[in-house]
Amino acid sequence: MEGPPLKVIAERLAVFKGKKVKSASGTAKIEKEATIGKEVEGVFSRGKNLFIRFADFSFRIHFLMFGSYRINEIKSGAKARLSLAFNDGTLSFYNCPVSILRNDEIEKLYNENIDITSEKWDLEKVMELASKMRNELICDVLLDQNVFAGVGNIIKNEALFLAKVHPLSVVGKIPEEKLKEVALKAREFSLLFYEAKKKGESIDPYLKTYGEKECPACKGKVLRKRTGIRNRISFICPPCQVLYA
DNA sequence: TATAATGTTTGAAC
DNA sequence: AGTTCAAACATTAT
Repeated sequence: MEGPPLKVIAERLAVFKGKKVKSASGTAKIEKEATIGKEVEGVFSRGKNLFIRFADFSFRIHFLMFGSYRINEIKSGAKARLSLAFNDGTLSFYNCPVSILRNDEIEKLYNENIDITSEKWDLEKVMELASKMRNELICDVLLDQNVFAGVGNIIKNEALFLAKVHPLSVVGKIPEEKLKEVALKAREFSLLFYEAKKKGESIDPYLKTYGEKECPACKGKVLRKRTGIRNRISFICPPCQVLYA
């Protein structure tokens, strides 16, 4: 799950703020019991991570590809990784790694300035980090959670298409202004993604290249190819996307 | 029925 | 000893 839809989930789960944990269960091998009797002080996302914050530590939950949650409901045929019971409801998470982190560690590890969904997202900071990765491919840097936190394969592909940059471009060969445009398009599409999900809409109608066979600009055939160190699918329109190599 | 896909972490192998 | 890479995890649509 990419950052924007996760942020929408975090905002929905904020209804649990102020509630005290009555009991905690689940298959995650962590000290769940430490939260019993404690009050949820906040629910928020940073990149692709979801946090349920207590006074001095938080649950960190990552949905990966297939994570899900339920409120006041049990998902049939699945054991919850983490289930929190409150006086007036329950919250359960499935198919997701859950860990516990001290709150000061979270601030150290997950900087809001690079979170593509954050109000505090900072283009200058992102450019500084991205520019350092001169020898890497742009398709890899966009998926690097320490540079573009919350960007996943959908946002990666859409940003590159919107900026007209080929995914196999080498970062150091991309003109600075162009690199900035890639970052800004990733940001722009992420906000669109967020707004769509917030309204309960699918992102599909907004996709220009992800999953498409035909380029909406030149009507040419979109190439589908695994790229980069993570070997993720890239959708490429060679005539429209410039290869800086 | 097999495959692929909105991913990350871990630990074996080199 | 540092780096690389496959495995593990697990759901659902096609």
